Amino acid sequence: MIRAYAMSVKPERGFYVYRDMLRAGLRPNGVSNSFVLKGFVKMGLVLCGVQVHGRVLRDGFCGDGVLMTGLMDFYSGSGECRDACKVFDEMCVRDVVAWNVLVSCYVRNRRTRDALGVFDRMRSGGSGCDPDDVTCLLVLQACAKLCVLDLGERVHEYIKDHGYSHYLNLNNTLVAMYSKCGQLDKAYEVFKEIPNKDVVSWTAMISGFASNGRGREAIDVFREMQRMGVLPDEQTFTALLSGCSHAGLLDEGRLIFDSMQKEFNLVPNIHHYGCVVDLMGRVGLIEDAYDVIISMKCKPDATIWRTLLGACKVHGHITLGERVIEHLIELKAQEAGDYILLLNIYTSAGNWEKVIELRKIMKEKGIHTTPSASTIELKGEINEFKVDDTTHPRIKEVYEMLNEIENQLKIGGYIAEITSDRLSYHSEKLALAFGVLATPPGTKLRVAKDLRICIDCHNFAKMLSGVYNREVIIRDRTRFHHFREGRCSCNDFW
DNA sequence: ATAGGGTTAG
Repeated sequence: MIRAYAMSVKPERGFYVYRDMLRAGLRPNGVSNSFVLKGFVKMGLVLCGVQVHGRVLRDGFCGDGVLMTGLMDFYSGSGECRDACKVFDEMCVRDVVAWNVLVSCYVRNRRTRDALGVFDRMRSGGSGCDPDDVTCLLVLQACAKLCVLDLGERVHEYIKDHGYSHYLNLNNTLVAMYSKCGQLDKAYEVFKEIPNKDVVSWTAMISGFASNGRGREAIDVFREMQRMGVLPDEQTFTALLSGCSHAGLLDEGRLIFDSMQKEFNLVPNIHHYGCVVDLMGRVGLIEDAYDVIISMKCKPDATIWRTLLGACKVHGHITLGERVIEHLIELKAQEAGDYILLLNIYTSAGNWEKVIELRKIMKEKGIHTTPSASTIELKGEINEFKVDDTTHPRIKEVYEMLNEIENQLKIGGYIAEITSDRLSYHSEKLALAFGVLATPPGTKLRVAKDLRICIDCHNFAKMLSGVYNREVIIRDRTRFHHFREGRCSCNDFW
């Protein structure tokens, strides 16, 4: 009964049955506890889960590994990472599933860096079990998120050595991992060898090309997919449309958006619309993009307005920018970055009165910018830098190197552009300076950043790639930038 | 009875 409710749309009823069971003097066993927990996660009933935890301990089920693992997953799904870890630590016997739930917990709860370590912890013995296919899959997701190619490659080797090579879900994840680490060739190599590619495989590859700015190839893969008779789904179109927008393929994007509705009978969701708005905004069809948002059947969210605001910035469209801010305020979703963007629109238009007025408003509202962070991986070590970082152990050398690089770049014609209301050292500049400092000349630099790269840092990286003859790959929040010989593969800034 | 594939505009 509890099981039936847990799987249904009314999992809380499972709790009532569970409660009645207790009142009737029956002791729930591990199985009923597991099911009732699953229902709580779905409902977000954290306190109910905690009550079950208490009962589990009282009834002496703490030696039940399956139940404790279920409890871990319950805490993990409720966002209580620390409690999940506590249960894990208190377990006397941990099987591979318990370890996997731990990794899954880290990945789901933004502790991706902790997830990376688990693979080696399991392998170094003492854990009592070896990573299995699920461990590999989860760790690969973590590698993809953090752009840690080194470990991703080791997991790939492990997969080959342990006879998992034919697992479709692992291959699909490998394609995504290599794509997200900027290794498109490797991704394609894996993709090519998959015997029975399904919609997920194709979507992973399309997305790989898309996020690396190779929209045409993304479309080619999509055509090939259709020739092979695999039906695309909503996610395929999200990937495809984002590819069109990153590559500025307006006509292609429009055709695809049309065909997904007419040919494939799919209803566009907010992501699809978002890509179309981005695409139109990028090529300067700002008013059209606005009309798209207004005509949407679903309610516009803050992100889609922000996409349009970004386009207003690029094309210096003041009046529409102000209108967009109004929409964001109406949604009570305006953030520091939005005001900065509007500020930049005023600044580049030379509208100083508005600049002063907006600065005043921002001060009154107590708006601060949130610092972002960049990471660079060297020999398996992950080095993290924040804006104006002071915490990295080699920070003094980094600033010295950064100064030297800036002097070198100035000779080459680099002019620092002020993009926010104060001049600061963005985290990606620090990460790049550290990379130049800590690696031999000519080594490729791979940086991951949590926000979007600004035009100044973009210019900086572009120049650096030429002057220092270094290939630079920066993965920002939305896409990849491959810098080589003073150029970038993207057309975000022009 | 417990873990697990691709996507998500700025």
